[in-house]
Amino acid sequence: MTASGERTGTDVASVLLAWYDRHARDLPWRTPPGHSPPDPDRAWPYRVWLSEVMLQQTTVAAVKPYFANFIRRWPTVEALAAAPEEEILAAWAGLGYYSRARNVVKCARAVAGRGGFPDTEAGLRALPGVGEYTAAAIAAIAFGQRAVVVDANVERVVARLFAVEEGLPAARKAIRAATDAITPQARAGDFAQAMMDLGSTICTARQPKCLLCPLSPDCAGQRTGDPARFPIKAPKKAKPLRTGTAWWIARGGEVWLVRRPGTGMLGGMRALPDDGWSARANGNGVPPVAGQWQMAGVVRHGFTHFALELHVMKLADQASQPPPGEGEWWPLDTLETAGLPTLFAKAARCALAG
DNA sequence: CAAACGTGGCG
DNA sequence: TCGCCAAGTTT
Repeated sequence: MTASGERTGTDVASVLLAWYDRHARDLPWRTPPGHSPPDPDRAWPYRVWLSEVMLQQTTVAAVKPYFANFIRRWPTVEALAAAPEEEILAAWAGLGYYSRARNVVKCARAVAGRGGFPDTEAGLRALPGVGEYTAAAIAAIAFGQRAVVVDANVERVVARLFAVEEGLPAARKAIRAATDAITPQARAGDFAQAMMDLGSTICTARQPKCLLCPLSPDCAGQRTGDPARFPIKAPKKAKPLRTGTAWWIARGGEVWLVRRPGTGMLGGMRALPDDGWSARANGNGVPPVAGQWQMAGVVRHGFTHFALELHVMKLADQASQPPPGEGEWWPLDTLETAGLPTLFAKAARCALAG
């Protein structure tokens, strides 16, 4: 304690770690509090890296089944590196932000090629899909190093703890410095996970549970009487609405699927043919083959920066021949395994129902 | 620095 | 129903 009665940064870390020792969430990619991964165990950096990438902008609940499936199918980074990209993208289908999956492939191959994960923050940061947050998290959690880990949870906890009045994203620099000041030398990995657990269970975005918070006595935001006001954020822009069309072309228990271009929306993913709504503001509505098209239904889907109304059209009769361009006939009874992103999975459901 | 980039859950 | 939000990175 200082003379004024407030805890120092070191004390905040002690209090938080003591809380974490009792309340740490039990997660499949995590070692128990106080237990660093066994050093020569080369499987652990792989698990930490994979979970961290899956968790980028994605909830724990959504990640769990994907993480389990990946670890079952590809227990090591070498196994993942040896897998065809197509299979990895298909296994990622539904998790979103597919550039992550493409980077997972590149990263696994780079890591296998160099004989293991780099064990420095700078080395990790150089890997595809590993940014500032993820590099710090792996360095701290998998390699036991002191690193300053700042994700949206930490940002929120720190903004409240110090009642940061500056708005995001400008406040990031100050928040990072404040996080640095309270990050301990020892157990930095546990400290980071403790901050994230606190943010996800107690110091939540809406209706924080300050009565349960171990940092409540130290929290300037709590003292203002309205901790939920932090962090200060700029209002969001309204999202535009786009329209487009997807084409359901079937023949004898199979449907025609394409692979999307390697960059941009749903890049590299298997999909139904469409009219280019993702490249233009709206689709051009022109079917890839002539025939009697009928409306199967409309799918509404919200993306990060626009909403889409996708019209699903199907041929009245069986297709007589494949449409022009690359593609494949996919058996309807194994459509689940095609790895369609959620938008096209919805469209397929629509076509099969209508 | 702003924009692109998915999806599901919750109030 | 709808806006907000989540263990961000890349361009």
